[in-house]
Amino acid sequence: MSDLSPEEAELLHSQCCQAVADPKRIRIVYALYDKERNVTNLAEYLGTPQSTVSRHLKELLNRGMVTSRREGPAVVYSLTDDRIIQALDIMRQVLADNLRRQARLVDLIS
Amino acid sequence: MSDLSPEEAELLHSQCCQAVADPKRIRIVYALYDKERNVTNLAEYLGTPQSTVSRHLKELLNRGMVTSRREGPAVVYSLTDDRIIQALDIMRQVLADNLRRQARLVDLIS
DNA sequence: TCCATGTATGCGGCTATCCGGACACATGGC
DNA sequence: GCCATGTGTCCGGATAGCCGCATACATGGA
Repeated sequence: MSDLSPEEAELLHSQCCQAVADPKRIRIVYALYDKERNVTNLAEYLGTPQSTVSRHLKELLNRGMVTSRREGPAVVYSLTDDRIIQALDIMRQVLADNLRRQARLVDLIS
Repeated sequence: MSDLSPEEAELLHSQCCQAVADPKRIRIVYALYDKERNVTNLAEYLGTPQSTVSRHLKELLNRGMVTSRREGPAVVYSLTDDRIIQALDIMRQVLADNLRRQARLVDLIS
């Protein structure tokens, strides 16, 4: 893939990057990668109020990152596309290397 | 890679995801993947005021996503780790598929 | 030293985002 | 219809992020 037009950058940001631009949403995505879950389950798992979780799920749903399915009174959410985890894992590697690099610099000073 | 602790999610967000959580920063990253550039060059390339570009570069620098090097009066920036482009490209693919999926749903309705 | 070029920052303001609690809405069993 | 369970939304407020302009700061040449 090559260069980005302003429009595509805008779209990529608002529809995809923005989706994982919050620590709670990142944790939700990983939690759903583990297995599909309903709102209450997620709320307990994350130790976060139900209303907050519901709102984040709505964001992820609007962007097509998760899919919902009703099951009795509950609504079960699952990841639409596992590749979002691939992307996040790459970022975790980049982060880990950055931290190592910074730690090395600290060592050089002391 | 497996599950995420709240702390690691926080770190991943603030140090990595946040870095690409703005359309202009995304474009800067891609522009630097193309080749290293100084601030003025980037500002012209993106059609964005110099002060804005400088501030975004500072954010990226603080997170270790880019590296800077002085060259006379100018400061040249370059990408620290190309894998951030890998991650973004995956997100572009996910986005493209999501859009296709949504378009198909629209077709079903009409 | 003075100037031209290039970069970073202070400022003021605006907007977007996130939050938890309370409450309304949906669903299925009785 | 009534209730229990589970979900979504409204509210008010607090915070963080982005912006361009003007200006201060750094660098190297004359």
